[in-house]
Amino acid sequence: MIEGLRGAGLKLTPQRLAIVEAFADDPTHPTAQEIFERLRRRLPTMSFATVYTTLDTLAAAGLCAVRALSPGPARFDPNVAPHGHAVCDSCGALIDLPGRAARATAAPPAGFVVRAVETIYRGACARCRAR
Amino acid sequence: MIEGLRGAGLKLTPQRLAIVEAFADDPTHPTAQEIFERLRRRLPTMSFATVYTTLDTLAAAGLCAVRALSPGPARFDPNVAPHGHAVCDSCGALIDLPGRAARATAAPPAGFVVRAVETIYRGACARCRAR
DNA sequence: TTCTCTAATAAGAATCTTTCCTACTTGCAA
DNA sequence: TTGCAAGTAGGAAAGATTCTTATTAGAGAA
Repeated sequence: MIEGLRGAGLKLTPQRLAIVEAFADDPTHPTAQEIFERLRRRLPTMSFATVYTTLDTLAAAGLCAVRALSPGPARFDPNVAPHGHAVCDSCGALIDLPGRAARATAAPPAGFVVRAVETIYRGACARCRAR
Repeated sequence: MIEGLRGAGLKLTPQRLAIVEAFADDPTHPTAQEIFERLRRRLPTMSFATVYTTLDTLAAAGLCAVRALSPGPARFDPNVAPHGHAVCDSCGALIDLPGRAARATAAPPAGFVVRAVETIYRGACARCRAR
């Protein structure tokens, strides 16, 4: 993702490097709040707005994806390859589905140009079922 | 949906009837704000909070669905049958896909109990492409 | 029909999420 | 090293949703 920043003509700042490092290998799809809290220890002057703008910048450069699949805060996904998600109805957890999770069988609405097809499984995650 | 209210043991109030009437046959998936504005004319004393609580009540009773598939306000769907959606990247518009839009081909994550499978087409709606 | 109980509503405050604004700072090309 | 455009901090603002509390009113009981 760091090479991606450079390739997109974006400056490598300590804040950006820290944010990238904080979630580039994280499969849990953290929220901006969660990322911010991870960073406070190392960069106590970091502003919450910087987390948002940086994540938006990464998303605009195609280096991460914003996932808004359930009510509540958006979640950020370092995996920009097309893939589906399982979404927990009660806690909102987002879990990756491997590969192409479904084969589309319906025609899109008239005039709609499809950029990507996603599959979502809705239900209860293991942790919520345990309670 | 009105019979559904009665069947769920919920009181039939003018506010609830108006809200149901305002979007029961609406395929455009309005936001709470949009529903509120439609109702202001007829019920000028209606509170915005009432729109939210009523829609939540309907959703809890299984009489409508809350769709949060893109950033921005949640959209409300009178169609609770399983179906997919086309989501416009630029305006957030939600368009129903007919029938079962896809066949799931991936196993869910370990411990995850699937309640429903949804397909989402992401792209550009006709109106946004025209501009 | 009237009464009564309980659920529902209005109105605004509070909370949460996200974006905006502005002055200050800094990465990096020259 | 310097200069400037891009980036950041911090707080304010905007937008979305939920909560609080006093009041109102549906609907079953009498």
